[in-house]
Amino acid sequence: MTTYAPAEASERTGLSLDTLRYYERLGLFGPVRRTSAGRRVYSDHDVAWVGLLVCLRNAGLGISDLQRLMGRLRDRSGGPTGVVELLEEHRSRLHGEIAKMNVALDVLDDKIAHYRGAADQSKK
Amino acid sequence: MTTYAPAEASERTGLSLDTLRYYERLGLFGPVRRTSAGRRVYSDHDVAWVGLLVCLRNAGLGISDLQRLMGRLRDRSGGPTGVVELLEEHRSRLHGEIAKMNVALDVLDDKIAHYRGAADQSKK
DNA sequence: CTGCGACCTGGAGTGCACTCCAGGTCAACT
DNA sequence: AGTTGACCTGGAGTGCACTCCAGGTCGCAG
Repeated sequence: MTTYAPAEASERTGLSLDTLRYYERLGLFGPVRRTSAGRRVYSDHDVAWVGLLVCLRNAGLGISDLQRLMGRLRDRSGGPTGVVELLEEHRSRLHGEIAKMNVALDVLDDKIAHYRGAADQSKK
Repeated sequence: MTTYAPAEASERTGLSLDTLRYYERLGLFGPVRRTSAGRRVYSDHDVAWVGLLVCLRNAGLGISDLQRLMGRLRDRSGGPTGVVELLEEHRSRLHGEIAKMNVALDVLDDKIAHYRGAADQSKK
């Protein structure tokens, strides 16, 4: 199993060292292994998981959402049922967000057409 | 031309009175008319414009983006060329955001399938 | 053995977008 | 005339998600 020094993990995930440590403190990903001297050693599993976190954050989920998700994953009392529900909930929320964005896009298109067309007139 | 008291403008735009005043202070929309006593009187033009602002904010544009847009609209030295460009730039950025979201959606779908399928096993 | 650079910690600081507050004004109702 | 409620102002406070910092440790190159 490949492992990564902090700098390399940072590079691969696109997060700063600080943010990586911050996420870890918040419990967003597993206890990272350490060398005897206390330096972090990230596994590729860690890196992959952080990749997912970044993805979800890009998708607009907040830190607390991710924490809840981790909570569900950790204490899987009664199987991972809760996890699926949580993910699906976010999935539909995401669809909502995309819909909103598309509305905004349409409005933008309208405005662009308006300004391109009626270039110099004052008001209608 | 219809006009609105602050409370009504708030209701119609979905923004709080505070936020409305905040946006006005930042110059995101025109100088609002006042009564002799200093109370604001919003025109329907104001309300419509704020609607657009809300839309763009929903779409992920920051306050500074909106300020730049207003700047372009106000001093139209050389026509509204800058405005169109700015809107189109944001349009393509929006497309990018939507793409990102779709990626996140796909990843989510994968995870959902994974957790629904391999419900109880430890690791692969 | 001395530097150097990468890393560690806890805690303070930052930027954004609001949101709240105290203290005051005004118009209308009773 | 007094009370109420919507509104005003400038400025302070909030929550989020980082980001920076001081002061310290470790391992290796020269």
